[in-house]
Amino acid sequence: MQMDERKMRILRAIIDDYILTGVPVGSRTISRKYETSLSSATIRNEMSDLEELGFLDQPHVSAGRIPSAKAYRLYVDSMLQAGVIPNDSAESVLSHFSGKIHQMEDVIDHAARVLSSLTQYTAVVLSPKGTEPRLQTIQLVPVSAGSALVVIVTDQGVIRDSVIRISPDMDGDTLYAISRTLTDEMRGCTLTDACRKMPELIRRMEGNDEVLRGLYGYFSEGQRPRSPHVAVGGTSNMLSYPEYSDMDKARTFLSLMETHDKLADIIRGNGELAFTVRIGPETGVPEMVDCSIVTATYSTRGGQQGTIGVIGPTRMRYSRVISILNMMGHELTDMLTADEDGNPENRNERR
Amino acid sequence: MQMDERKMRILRAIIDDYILTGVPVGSRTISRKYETSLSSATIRNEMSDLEELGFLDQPHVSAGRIPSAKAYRLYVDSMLQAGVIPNDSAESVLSHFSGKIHQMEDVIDHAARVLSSLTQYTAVVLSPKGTEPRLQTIQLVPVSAGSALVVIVTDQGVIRDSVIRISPDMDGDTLYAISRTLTDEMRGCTLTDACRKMPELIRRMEGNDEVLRGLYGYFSEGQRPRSPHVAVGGTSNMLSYPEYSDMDKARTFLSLMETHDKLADIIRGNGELAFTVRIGPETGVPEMVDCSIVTATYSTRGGQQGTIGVIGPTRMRYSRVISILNMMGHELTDMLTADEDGNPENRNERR
DNA sequence: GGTTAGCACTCGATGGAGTTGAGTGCTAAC
DNA sequence: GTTAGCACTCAACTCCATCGAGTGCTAACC
Repeated sequence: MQMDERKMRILRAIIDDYILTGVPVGSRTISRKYETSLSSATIRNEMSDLEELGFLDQPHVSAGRIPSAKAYRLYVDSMLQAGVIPNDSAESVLSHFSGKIHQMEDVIDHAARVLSSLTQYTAVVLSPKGTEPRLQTIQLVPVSAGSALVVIVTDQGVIRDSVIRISPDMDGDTLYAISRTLTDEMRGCTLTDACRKMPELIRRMEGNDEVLRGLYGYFSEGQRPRSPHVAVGGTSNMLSYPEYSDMDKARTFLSLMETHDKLADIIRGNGELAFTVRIGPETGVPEMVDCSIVTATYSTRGGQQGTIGVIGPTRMRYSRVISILNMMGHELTDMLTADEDGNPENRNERR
Repeated sequence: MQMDERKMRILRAIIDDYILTGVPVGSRTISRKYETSLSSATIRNEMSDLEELGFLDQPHVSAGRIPSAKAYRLYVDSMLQAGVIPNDSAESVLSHFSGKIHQMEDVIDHAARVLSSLTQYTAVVLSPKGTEPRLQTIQLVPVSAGSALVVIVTDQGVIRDSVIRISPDMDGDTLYAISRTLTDEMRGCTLTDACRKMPELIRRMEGNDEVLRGLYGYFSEGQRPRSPHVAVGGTSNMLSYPEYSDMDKARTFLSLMETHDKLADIIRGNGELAFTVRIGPETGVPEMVDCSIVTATYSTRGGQQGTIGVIGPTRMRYSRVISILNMMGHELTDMLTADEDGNPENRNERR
């Protein structure tokens, strides 16, 4: 048996209807609402074929059919191929980002909130994670007698700051002098390099042992990868869908959304593809067999890639979600690669 | 009719049992499990009295009784008065904070997670919000040609950082010179003062207009109060309790937990009392009539007050929650008032 | 050969009747 | 004041009949 054009049309109608209603769809529904030229009996025969081909499942013998993961896969693939990415809510995305926000974490949190409210699903936004940054400037700023703030600027603009202990009789000028020497020595190094160079520097700059040792500890601590910032929005949206009317499922889902580390791994998924749609079992997470995950990436000035994703039931409104994610990704990229006046450096053409 | 000692004992038994089981308790249960010397009939009479006094409610005539908000109030008050704050999980609280964490936001997120996992309820932690900070050091750190990072140290140790635009031909030394002058001029000012002083400074330090104007905008932006950081943990815990088996209620609750601004207001509540227990209607939030909120405060080195809170069903295990919050508050205070080596400046005596 | 009408059949959902059992209130006796 | 006993209430549960959406199959139709 083969997939023909009519089967395809009927399958698409079934998926559309199921996405809309969430109820198993019967042959009569299709015959009335979609393929008015065919009778329910014909549709029934076709549906029976589609079931045999593995595109439809039947919860019970006397219920309608529901699309299988394989059907969604086909649906999404053909949709992507055709490039039918509607742009209905473009202004909406833009308008949500009108206020200027600058801090990275704020941007991420905000994005998650906007994304969830636009899609009505759960949104996850991951902060960028790139190659190991290289030091550009190191500066010590006096905080109080006996402590100083370490400010490290890297080529990726990522700034780590932490307070270290110093001798109480060091003044701002001394700290600045040390900062200059450090910057000259370390510019272009990665944190790993910096750690390696440190012992020698400590020998050379004797008298400032305390500060340098503090920095040393700081560098080595900074080496191990920091878990990226994860923002989740609209977890409660998920409860609106009947597939989560089961309390146990809902609880499992919610607690997964709370363990950010695991969630980050799931969303990041396999590699850093610009665009992925994972349907049901494809997510690889047992708890999410009846969820789909759509992700896109955005990038920052330093070329690091961040991820934005939407988690919804497998009967997700894929086209809408993909379109919104697409725009959102562009919007974030624009915002984060823009210079400080807000002029984008290389604005992506949109649509 | 009066409240006597026996009525009190029975009421306490009812509350204890209801907190444990969540099922309306009947006279026989009390007679068997708690007041073995009295028959169920006697208990029945007493319960009838307690209902008349407003301490008990009856869902239907043929069901057991459940404690009213008034009963919980009495229960909590008498418990607090007696000072019965068990210390059962002290080590547990401590052990969760063994790893050193320094960044304020990390501490807060971590605290929310620990608090929720210890109590099995939903935990909310608010970052401190204090008096207007006073400037201590202002320093400009070169980031790239044309931009610099502003680092501002205040007496509260709160460090705001943001990137401003500068003339591309300014080098590190020039920036340092400007930083010194600024620090000398501004030390001790609030942000409001700083804004006021700015125009005059711009006149005096001509040639550096661009930098100063950037700073000006930055100061005035920083003036308006930033919404405090809110960390929520264990929202899914709430779904384990039968009072939230109703999906609609659950959804309302969850979406409230997601709107951090509103949540912060609720948790912060009325004033900055060291300790509050709000039961059901006392929360003042219609959505939370069958929740209770217990909050405590912690403080940072700058004397600012942050809030930690636990939200649970009205039949919350108050004594346990109060004890955990108490310890947690102390622990946070210790950690945040400690100097950089981890030695507390003025360690609170514990228990 | 594809399409359609018709019909028997399946099975979850809905709703009413009956039963159970936990719990109460009341009364009379201790 | 306490208790035993009893009638009464009412949510929860089970059982059962009914309903209806939907299927599969067959025979007729174009």
